[in-house]
Amino acid sequence: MKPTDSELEILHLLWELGPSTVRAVNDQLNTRREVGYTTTLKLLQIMHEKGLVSRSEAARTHVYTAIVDQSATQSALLQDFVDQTFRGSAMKMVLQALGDHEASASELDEIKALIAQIEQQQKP
Amino acid sequence: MKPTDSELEILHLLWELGPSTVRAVNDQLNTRREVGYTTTLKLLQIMHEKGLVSRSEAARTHVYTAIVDQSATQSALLQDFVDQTFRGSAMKMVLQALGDHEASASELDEIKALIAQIEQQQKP
DNA sequence: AAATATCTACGAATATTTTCGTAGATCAAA
DNA sequence: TTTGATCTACGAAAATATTCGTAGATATTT
Repeated sequence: MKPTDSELEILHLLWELGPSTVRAVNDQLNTRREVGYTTTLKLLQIMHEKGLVSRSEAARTHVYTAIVDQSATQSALLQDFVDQTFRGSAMKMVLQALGDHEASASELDEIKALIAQIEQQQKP
Repeated sequence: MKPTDSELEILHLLWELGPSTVRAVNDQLNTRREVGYTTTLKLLQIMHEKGLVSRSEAARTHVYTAIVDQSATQSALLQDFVDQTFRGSAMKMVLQALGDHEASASELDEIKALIAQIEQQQKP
């Protein structure tokens, strides 16, 4: 299931931190903005219901773990975003992104390599 | 101001159709999904308040026109999306998009040309 | 001219997401 | 062992977005 914005923010933390308690997630969140403890708790409970995270209830203090894959989640969200904002044209979006953002030489190299690889597959 | 999802859907129609009546927008929307006339009217009114569209009240039937630029709007939404979903890494997103989506040879050429242009600016 | 259709304005019902307060259980400290 | 801190569960308030119904004005048709 697709995460909401707040859920995605928490997923990023879990992807980065690995299995974490509510307290740990909430502390991390609070480095960015003020969020009540029970707010974070509730979100993690909802995410658990949705199957976005698993939780260990072995101890009183539960430990939550992201069980959706980062890349897969990002891909799904990207697909929706492209449909919604660029009417399905991923390449338009890519061009816009390349035009808007600073890209380092190495990043450009990486993109060129990927393009070369795609072209290789297209006409061999 | 940033459009919501529904507002964006309408903006796309206005960008495509040019100045349009509520009826015209609603008809177009209804080719995709069922939407009540007053729903579309209300949305256009809200968008007018927000400054996303202008309207001519010369005749009884008002005519709405998008006054936010398509590319600028897409860029702003893209920025938010990248921040939210790829933690600010536009290039990660580009790589993901290139990997996920089919790209025609001409599209890849276009991207390569843009990259070449960026590189030109980087080290002259 | 009367009946019908179309339009705007606007309040409010729905739906969704986010946030928090309170209660009760468990643990730690005094 | 009593007090205070921390935890979960859960309902519900708050915020936001979407949808629609109704009323009143104007136009169109019969």
